[in-house]
Amino acid sequence: MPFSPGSGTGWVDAMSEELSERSRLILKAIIEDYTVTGEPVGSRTLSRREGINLSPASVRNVMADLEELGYLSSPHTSAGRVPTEKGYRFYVASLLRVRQLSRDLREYLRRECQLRELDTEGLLREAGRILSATSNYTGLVMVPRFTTTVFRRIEFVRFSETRVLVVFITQAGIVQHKLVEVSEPLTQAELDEVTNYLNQEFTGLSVQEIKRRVARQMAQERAIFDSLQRRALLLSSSVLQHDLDDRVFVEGASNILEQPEFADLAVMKRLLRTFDQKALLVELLDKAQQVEGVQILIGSAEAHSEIEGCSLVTSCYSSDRGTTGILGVLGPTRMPYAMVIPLVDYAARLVSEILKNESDTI
Amino acid sequence: MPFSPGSGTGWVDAMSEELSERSRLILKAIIEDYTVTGEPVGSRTLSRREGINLSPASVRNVMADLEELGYLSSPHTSAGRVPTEKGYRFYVASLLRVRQLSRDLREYLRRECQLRELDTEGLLREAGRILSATSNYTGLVMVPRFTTTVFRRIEFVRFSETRVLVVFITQAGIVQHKLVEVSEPLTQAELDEVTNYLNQEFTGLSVQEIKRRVARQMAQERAIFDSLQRRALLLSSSVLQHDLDDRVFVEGASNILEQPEFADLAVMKRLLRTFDQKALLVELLDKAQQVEGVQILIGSAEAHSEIEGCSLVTSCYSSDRGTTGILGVLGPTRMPYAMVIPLVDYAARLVSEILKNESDTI
DNA sequence: CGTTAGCACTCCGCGGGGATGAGTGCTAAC
DNA sequence: GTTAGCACTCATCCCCGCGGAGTGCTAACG
Repeated sequence: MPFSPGSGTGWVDAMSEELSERSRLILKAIIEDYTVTGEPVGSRTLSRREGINLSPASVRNVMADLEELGYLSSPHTSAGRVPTEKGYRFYVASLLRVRQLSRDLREYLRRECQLRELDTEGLLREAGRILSATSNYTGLVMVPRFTTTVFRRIEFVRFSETRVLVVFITQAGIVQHKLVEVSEPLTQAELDEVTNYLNQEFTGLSVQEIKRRVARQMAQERAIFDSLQRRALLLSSSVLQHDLDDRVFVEGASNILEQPEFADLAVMKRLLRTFDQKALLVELLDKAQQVEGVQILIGSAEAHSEIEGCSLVTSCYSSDRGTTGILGVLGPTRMPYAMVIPLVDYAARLVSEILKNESDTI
Repeated sequence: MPFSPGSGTGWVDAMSEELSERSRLILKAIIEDYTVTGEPVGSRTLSRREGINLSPASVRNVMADLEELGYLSSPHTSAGRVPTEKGYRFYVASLLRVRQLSRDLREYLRRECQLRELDTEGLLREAGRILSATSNYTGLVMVPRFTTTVFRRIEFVRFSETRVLVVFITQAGIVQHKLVEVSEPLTQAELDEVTNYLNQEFTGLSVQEIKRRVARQMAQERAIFDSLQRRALLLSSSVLQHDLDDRVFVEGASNILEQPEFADLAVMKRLLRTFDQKALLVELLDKAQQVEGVQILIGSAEAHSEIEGCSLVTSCYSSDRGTTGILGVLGPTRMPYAMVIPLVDYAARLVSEILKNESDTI
């Protein structure tokens, strides 16, 4: 379960700064306490804690140092300390030890995913739901990018004079569809021929490869009067022209409202608006998708004010060569990473495994 | 734009009780004032209002009567009056005069819907988004019930040894898909044969009709050894067995948070949880779907506590014989019905029209 | 008899002013 | 280096008193 160093603001990255053993201990304790209570942590509380044999005053000294270094902050003079984002990043990168998911939970997840007969889209949605229910935060799942998917089958259905419904099925079993306008009328019989031709020609190729091939053939055989082939090429190029939308499933949006840090109305609205629009989610997930393994984004106010106070834990899943999507959990930065990280990790592995198993290559 | 009398608690229904002209005037004024301000309305405010030439004291007398009858209530002794649900129902059933939608808005909606090349699902989603954006509340769209839809085309794609991906396209252009388990392995070639057979056999029938036919044939021809036909029947019956899920699009869930009446955290959570789960939405929409025309449900605490304080304005759309879905707006009971009702009405007509136009029968 | 002015009453919301208590930083002693 | 002690700072809570909006009632008016 490697944490890859991310790039850009907010992503957890290796830290150069070194802290003394004692400072690390105290920072860890503060974060773990704060994770549970959500309240600023005071020196008394800490000094009473198992494993810390220091008086409140000594603890205060350390805390003052940590605050100076930017790992902690205090909401006001007479409150305890709260971890900063920097503190969290350090914690996740250097202090956190994640355990494996309990056997029970692993088996539970596996059963949930396999229980129902689900097509791929159903499986992905279900994965999101499970992530959400298990973590009590919001589950996010992005279906694989269209261009990286491997083509399995295409179908054309005549819809009206000039409109054709294109159904595109990827190797992983994701069904996407789209209505395209055609310049010259086509009968269903002609469409069927086109369908056969394209299915023979392109099965097993990635969308990218198909695009290249279509372009090449169209250039090459401009003079060809085999109308079937010409039409097929025209149609498929107009299908591939615009990518089909990237799709994100957001499950359990209301879960996040339970978090006391989002009790503020304005914050809550901003968050839900983000869920509604999805554009930012796609952007974030996309960025995380470029890296393997579990990725952790700890909300940074500068970069993405919409999800201030939030963290995003993600991992990629894949079905076959090149085709990867991403799934994860969005919750408050004050999140039990030791639980969420292995959860997301396992979910991604599970989805990958199921996708690979259930679709043999044709 | 007829308002059909609904059945069951909460649905707007014809009212037997009669009110004096003056009472009606005052009730109307109170509701319209409250719709704008969201604050309890006092007698002074009303008496100063255009069209009411009564002193505050007289107004108070009428208000006391209306309160006695259950059309109004006062949050506490020294606040003004607020309409009750009963008050709203009476208002919608008897006092409200809806104007037509402005030409500008009509044209705007039409343009928005036709602007992009959208397949049916895209159109329905877009309709939801537009309803939400125009009303500033939450847009709901339910795709037509599976059993009432008319079959256009089916495709089978071999997915693994024992799994077949079924893609089902309705006359209206809605694509649904599903993975089914088969007992005996099938090659893609066999599946193609089955596909052809079924498409020839069933195009243009409703799912219900197909179900009946399949059942009849299976009973009749038990002894038939034409394996193609047998397999085709087996497959299609296992597809039709479980209805595909009813699907609801919820657009602009965050809009509803802007409403001051939902500023309360608990209320808000309950509402969003309802959006997440969708089951209740399906139930409500389903009930409204049984009636033609614009339907108005004014939130009733007894029947559906989850949407207490909310109203639902819906109307059915249809593409072809029998196939109807429903769309609408969910907002606070304090809602400008005079605007929302024609909006929903027009949206439903628009969607119906576009669906009918763009798909000729094959 | 309906309408209206006047008046006492009620109750919400707001702002001020302790009291409380948690937590800190500093200093000095161990 | 660690710790006890102490003064200090704020947020929170609660209480109180006030102003204002709005009511219901009563009595006077046309």
